Amino acid sequence: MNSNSTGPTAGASEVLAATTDPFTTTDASASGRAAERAYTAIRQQILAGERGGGEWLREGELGTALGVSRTPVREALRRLAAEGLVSHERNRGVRVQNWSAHDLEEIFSLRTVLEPWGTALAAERGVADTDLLDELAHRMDRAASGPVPDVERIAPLNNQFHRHILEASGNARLVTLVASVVDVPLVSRTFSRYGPESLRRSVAHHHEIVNALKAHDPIWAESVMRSHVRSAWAALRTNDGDGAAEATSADG
Amino acid sequence: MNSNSTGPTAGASEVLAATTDPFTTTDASASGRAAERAYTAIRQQILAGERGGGEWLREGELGTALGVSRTPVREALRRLAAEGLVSHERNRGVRVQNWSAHDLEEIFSLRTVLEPWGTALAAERGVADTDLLDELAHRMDRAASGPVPDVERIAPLNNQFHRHILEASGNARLVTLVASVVDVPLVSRTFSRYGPESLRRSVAHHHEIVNALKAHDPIWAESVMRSHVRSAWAALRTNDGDGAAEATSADG
DNA sequence: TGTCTCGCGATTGCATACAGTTAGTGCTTC
DNA sequence: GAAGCACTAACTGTATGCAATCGCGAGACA
Repeated sequence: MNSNSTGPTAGASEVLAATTDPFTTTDASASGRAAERAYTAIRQQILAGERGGGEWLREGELGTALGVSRTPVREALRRLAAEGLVSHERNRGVRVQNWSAHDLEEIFSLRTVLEPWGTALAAERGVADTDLLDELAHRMDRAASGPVPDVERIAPLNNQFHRHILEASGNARLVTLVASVVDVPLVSRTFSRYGPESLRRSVAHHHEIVNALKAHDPIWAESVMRSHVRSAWAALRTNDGDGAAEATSADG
Repeated sequence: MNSNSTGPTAGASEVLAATTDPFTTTDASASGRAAERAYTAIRQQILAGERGGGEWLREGELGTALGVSRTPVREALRRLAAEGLVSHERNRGVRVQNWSAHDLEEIFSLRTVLEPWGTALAAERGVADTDLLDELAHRMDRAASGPVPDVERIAPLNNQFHRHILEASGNARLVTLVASVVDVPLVSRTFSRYGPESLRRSVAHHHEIVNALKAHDPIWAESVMRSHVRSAWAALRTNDGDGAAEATSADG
């Protein structure tokens, strides 16, 4: 699942964990903690689309599948509910959240506001690791330049790219807030809906953002990031058209 | 301390809970739900400052105090941890989060971005209940115009005011996000720092916001709200009351 | 006297048993 | 045959018991 094909730099699994899992603080401790394991596993199933929208998540079933009791499963489900990935109905259970076109609108509206702002802050402060961002942008280049773009490899790189910029804004809450709205199945696999043209433009944006950060130009950085987010939104809408309304994570 | 959750300030806490808690749906159903009661009670204690920063919250102790077992207490603590009110240390317990000036800066920076934006959206859509907002603003008038301003009464009104505007923006996630960052003790317990003059100025802001909403003028509405938030922030930083009474309890 | 180690108390993490609630199903009755 | 009702099964909510872990202090040894 985790593409281990990366070179001598940071391990791919580490990148993936850091980018897709903003709430878990520990990385390797998941082996011994039942609640942590349950959380990671269920979350992964939802984000991967293995659990369709509206599907009931039974505590007992999940527990036996994971080899733990209901208690840690309950804890995991409550965490997922707090993140908005599942909805909890009293005395009835937990079901995977459904995502509609309106949800996408809410999410990208917020990103249009928050991410450019955070990028401007990062450009002002000038503490972003532009070498790392350059490296990430180039790796996305390579992943996108092949005959068939490797979206599975681009996604975690893109996550890390955006996350690092927000972290460089100096506002830790901003990172959490954006992560909480972005970590949904439809957004997680934005790149799978990109056409080749959109994909190339997206990766080009990354390079321009890095340049703006290097220039310590907050207005430039903010503008590019805003274009970046809006173009992603447009790509999602055009690719899926009006049919996005019922496009839950169940598409595969 | 009090096994009975309702105390002499039951009325105020009820309003506060209703306005600051985006997750609880009903109020009367709490009687039969131990986890909900535990969550509300512990949260209230933290926001009221009865639990100091860094203080350990023991599951057993809280359970006996509330007349429930550890299980619902654990669930409540996990919810509070997800909201950031407490921090959870593995195998050691849960302690109340500490808040610094930097936290305050992060919060008000985010509010400066998010609340004006939501207000502009609300002005565009024009679905805000301006009658209700007028009513709330006038009630805040009366509560602030007395010889000694009743900040305890203004707080929930202010919460409802801000929350309703954000709800009228049409972006449900915006409401949740703002509530999640604003619901902290540091913001909640800053009443006493504001003099009567500041309170009246803040109330004046409210009236102007309502007027901008009535006029369906998003730019006006956004501007006033931004001034509103910024003045509150300035007042908090200077700590001499020359701002507004904005920084009341958590608005949502 | 200082430091290291072992053991104990306290607390959390997890499992399991029990109670309460909900939805569905089949029977009864009109 | 249809509608209403009671019963049942499944699942969640809560309580409790047990194991694992951590911190701290007492005691031993240098």
